[in-house]
Amino acid sequence: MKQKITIKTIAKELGVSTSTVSKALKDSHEISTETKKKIQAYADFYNYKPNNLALQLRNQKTKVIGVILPKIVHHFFSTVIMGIEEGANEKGYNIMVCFSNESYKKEVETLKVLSNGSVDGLIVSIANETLKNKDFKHFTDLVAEEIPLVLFDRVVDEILCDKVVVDDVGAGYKATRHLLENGRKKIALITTPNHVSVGALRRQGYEKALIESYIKTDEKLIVEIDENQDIKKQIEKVFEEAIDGVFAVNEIYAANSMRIAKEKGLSIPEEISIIGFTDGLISEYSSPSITTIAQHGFTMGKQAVEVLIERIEKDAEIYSPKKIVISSDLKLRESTKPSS
Amino acid sequence: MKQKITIKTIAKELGVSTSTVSKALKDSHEISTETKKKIQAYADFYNYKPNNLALQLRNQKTKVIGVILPKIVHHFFSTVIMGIEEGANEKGYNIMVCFSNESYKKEVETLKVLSNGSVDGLIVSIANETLKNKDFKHFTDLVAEEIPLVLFDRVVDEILCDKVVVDDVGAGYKATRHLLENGRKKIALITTPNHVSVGALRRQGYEKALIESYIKTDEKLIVEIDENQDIKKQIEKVFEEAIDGVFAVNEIYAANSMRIAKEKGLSIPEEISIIGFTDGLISEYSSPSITTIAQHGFTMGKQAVEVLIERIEKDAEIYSPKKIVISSDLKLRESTKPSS
DNA sequence: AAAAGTCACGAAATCGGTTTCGTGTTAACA
DNA sequence: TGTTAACACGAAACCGATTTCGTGACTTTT
Repeated sequence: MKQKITIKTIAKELGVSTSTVSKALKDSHEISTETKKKIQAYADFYNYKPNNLALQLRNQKTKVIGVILPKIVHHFFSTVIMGIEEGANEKGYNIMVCFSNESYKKEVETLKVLSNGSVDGLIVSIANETLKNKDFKHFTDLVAEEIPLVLFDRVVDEILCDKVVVDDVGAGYKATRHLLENGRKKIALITTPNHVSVGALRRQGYEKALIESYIKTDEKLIVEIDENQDIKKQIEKVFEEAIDGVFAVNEIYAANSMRIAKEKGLSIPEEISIIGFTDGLISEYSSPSITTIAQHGFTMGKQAVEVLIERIEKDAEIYSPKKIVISSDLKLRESTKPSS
Repeated sequence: MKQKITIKTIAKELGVSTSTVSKALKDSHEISTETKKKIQAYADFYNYKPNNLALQLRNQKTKVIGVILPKIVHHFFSTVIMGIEEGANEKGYNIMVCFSNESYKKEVETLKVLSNGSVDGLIVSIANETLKNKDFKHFTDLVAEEIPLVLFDRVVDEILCDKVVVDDVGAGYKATRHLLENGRKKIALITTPNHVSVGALRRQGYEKALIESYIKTDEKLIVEIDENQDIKKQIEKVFEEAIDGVFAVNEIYAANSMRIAKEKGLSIPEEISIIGFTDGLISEYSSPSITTIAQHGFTMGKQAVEVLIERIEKDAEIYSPKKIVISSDLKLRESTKPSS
C-alpha cells in the first residue's frame, strides 16, 4: 500500500506543529483563518483522511459491533444480519461478521479475537456444538469483563446478558393449533435434537397444543433430525405412520416433508397439511407454497443491535439483563388450506 | 466496560518497566527466567490480552478484510461470504462485512469508512445503482491509493484491479444450448436491465447459442426485469407468446416463471422447460426441481480472498491485475428433462 | 508605562503496545 | 588487575491521532 498522508506529514511540509494541523482541520478558533485555509487546502489536495485505528485507540471505542453467527447460508440468519446492519448504521456503527460454523472451537477463538478491543460489543447466536457441550465459559468470561453482549435466537439462561428471542413456545403452539383446527389428528413433529434450545421450546408448544386437544403425544410421530445424516431419510420414517399433518421447525425440514408427501402420492393440503418455520424463499416459492411461522429476523436483528448500542453507550448503569421476546406469527399459504 | 488490564498495569504492579513486561510475555531471552515466570503468572492470573488496536496501529496492518456486498438475503452472496470467510480464516484474517443495499451513496460511504485504515484490503461486488450511474470514482480513487481491491461477480473494466467472475457468457450459452438440445425453439430470456454486467453477458451467451442454431433472437421473448416493480407481472407478459423454454438469470425469476407456467396449465418439463441461475435452495426444493447453472459462489469467494491476501502480503511487486474466471456448470434437474 | 488580556501556536502527554539502543552490574578472561 | 563480554533490565522512540496546558508577542486597559 502507498504511504498514507498523515498529520505529521502535513505539519512538516507546512512548517507547523501537529497540534496546529489537528486543530486547523477541525476548524478550531485557536488557529488563524490564514493558517487554517492553508492547512485545509493542503489536506484537501492530498486527500487526507484521519487514520481510523489511531482514533479508535485514542477514543477507546471502535464503533464496530461484532456479530457471530452459526451459519450464513440460511434465510433466517441473513435476514437477521440485515436488521443488525441497518440498526448499526443508523447509529454510526459498522458490523464485523464472523461465523462459528456451529463449531465450539471456532466460536471460542472468534470470541477471543473480537473481544480484544476490535469491537465495542457483540451479538451472538450460539453454535450447536456449544449448546450440546453446555460449556459457556467463553461467554461468562466475556460478561465478567463487562463487554456488552447480546444473544439472540439460540440463547441459554446460564449466560447473564441481554437476549432477543422469538416466542418459540408460542409459535410452536400456534402452528400446532392451526393444524388441529384444520381437523388434523396425527401431527408429526420434525425437529432438532433437544439441546438446540429453540427446537426444545417449539416442541413444548407442540405438546401443549396437543394436550389441550386431549391428544396424547406419540413419540413415534416425533423426529429429531441429526444434520450429519441424510435428512430426507430420517423424515421418511415418520411417514410410515398414518400422519395427516406435519409441523417442521424449519424450512428445509418442511420442504423435505413436502417432497416425501408428494412422492407418496399424498395430496397437499387435502390429505396432509404441512407447516414450517422461518419465512424464507423456499416456503414462498415451492408449490404448493408452505404455511410458516414468520420469525421476523429483521426485527430481531434490529432490536438486538439497539439494545446492544444502548448498553455500549451508557454503561455506567447497573446491569439488569433484558430479555426481548419477539412475537412470531402465522403466514397462511397453500400447504394448509382448511380441510373441508 | 470494565477497565482492561494493560502492560502498564502489570509493569507498575510488579515494579518493572513496560518493556520488560512486553519482552517477558514474548518469552524473550533478554529477561531472566525468574522475572519471566513472575510476569507471565501475573498476566495469566489477570487474564491479560494485548489490545488489538494498539498492535494494529503499530504494525500498520489489521488482519481484517472488508467485504461490501449489494445484499445478503440471497443464496449466491451468502455462499460467497462463506468462501471468503473460510479463505480469510486460513490465513489468519477476519472479515468485516458491509452492505451497499444496491445504493450508490451507501457504497461510497462504506468504502470511505473502511478504507481509512480499518482494513488491509477490500472485496466488493458493485451495487446496481453504481453500475447504472457508471460513476466509479470511489473505486478508482481506492486503486490510486493502492489499497488492495478485488471485485467479484459484478465487475467493470474501468476499475483496474483483480477480479473474480464466472464465465457468464459461457454459462448463458450452456443454458440456452441445453434448452435447444432438448428441442426447444421459442426460448424466453428473463434477465436484468443491461447495465447489470452479468445480465448483459448472460444475454450474449443466450444470443450466441440461438445464432448457432440459426434462430433469430426475438425481442418479444426477452424481459428485462425492473426489480422495483412486480416481478411476476412482468414475466407474465412473455407467457403470452407461445414459448416452450425459459432461461432465467436467477433463481427468483426462474421460480416465478415456473409458477406462472403452472398457473397456465403448462406441464413442466413436457410442454415447457425452465432453467435458472445460481444453485440455491429454491431450485433444489421446488417441484419440479429446477435445472440451474451452478455459480460456485463458495469457490469465487475463496479465490477472491486468496488473490487479495497475496496482494496484501507482497505488495512491493508491480501491479498487473489478474482476472480469474470460474467456470460454471449445468446442474440437471427435473425442470428440463429431455423432451421425447 | 505597567498590568492584564488576547491571539496563535507549540510541547508534551495520552491511548497500548513493540523495539532499539543504551547502561549498570557481575563474571570471565588475559 | 584491567579489559571485555554477558546478562537483565530500563528509557525512549514510534505508530497517528487529540487535547491540555503553556508561552511569546501584541494589544488593550488603567
